[in-house]
Amino acid sequence: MGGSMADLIEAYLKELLRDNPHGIIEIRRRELADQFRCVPSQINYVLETRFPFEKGYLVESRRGGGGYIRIMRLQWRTERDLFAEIAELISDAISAQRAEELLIRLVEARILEEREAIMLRGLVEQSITSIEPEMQDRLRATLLRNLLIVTLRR
Amino acid sequence: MGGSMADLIEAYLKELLRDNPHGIIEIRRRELADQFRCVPSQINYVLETRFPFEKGYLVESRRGGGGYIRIMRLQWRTERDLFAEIAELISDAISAQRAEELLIRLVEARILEEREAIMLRGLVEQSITSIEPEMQDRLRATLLRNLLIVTLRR
DNA sequence: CTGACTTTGACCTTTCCTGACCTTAATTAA
DNA sequence: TTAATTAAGGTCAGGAAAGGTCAAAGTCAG
Repeated sequence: MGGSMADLIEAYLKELLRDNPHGIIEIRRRELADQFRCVPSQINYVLETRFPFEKGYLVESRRGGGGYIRIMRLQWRTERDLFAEIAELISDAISAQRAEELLIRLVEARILEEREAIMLRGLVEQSITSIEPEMQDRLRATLLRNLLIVTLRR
Repeated sequence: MGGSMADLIEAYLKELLRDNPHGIIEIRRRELADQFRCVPSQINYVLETRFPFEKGYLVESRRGGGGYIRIMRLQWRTERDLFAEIAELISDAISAQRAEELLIRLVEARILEEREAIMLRGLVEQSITSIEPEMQDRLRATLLRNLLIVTLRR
């Protein structure tokens, strides 16, 4: 928490996020960079290091004229490090059994509805059946992670 | 929505389409261009990027005096049409963009719920990114097909 | 001094906007 | 009835306007 440029930009963006009732903001990379007198790629650095999924944020963007960067704060943070924990549990591969356990936990924690969990399980297992077995755990992890990202968003 | 001119024109046309019970509208290119203070070819750009067949639109036009541009939103008439077209659109490989377009279309056609679409969209947009690039389009096709089968069977 | 974090800049990709030039259809003049 | 004119819309390439990536250089606590 020094006075580094990255810290300043981070603080500024988080203030904007707090001020926005939906926890969603849109910025122009170039503008923000000018505002802080830094190079545009510095903004990317801040986004990567301060607003990653594990910390409860989603970032999407569009290039070209009228481009933008949209930062969303994920809600449902009943547990402070919920997202970090999910990310850690899933990592880059996860067995069917561990995935099942995770889903049960999420339901018990009332983070997922029962039928949402059922749907997620069905989607994931169905999707990976035709994939080579060696790939399945990795694909399951990717699928589950992304499903959870989008499900827990907003 | 960046508020680029293309976005504005797109929104305007889609509103017209929604207001029209048959999902068919006719415009004058020159007129529309004047209305938005842009060059006429900008209209073509919007039509190509926002209303292509893959996204469920048909555009036809006529030159010369009394010329026009007609935009139609396509609808699936039967379930058979739906699955046939899904199968065709997906085939054994599908790009991220095509997949996204298909999902948007399914939502617009009210075949998928918004919540379901969000979940599936998360998959097709992001899940594949950690897989080797050469495999992505094929894997995406497999995934999407299975996901849709599971989801649409209810 | 070293390793982690930060900052910068060169180069890349995507998306958008414009203008010059082309094609087609309807209308009018000969 | 033709031929010329006028009134549409179509194409394409180039430039501009974003944002993305990556690696090298800088900084700083320990």
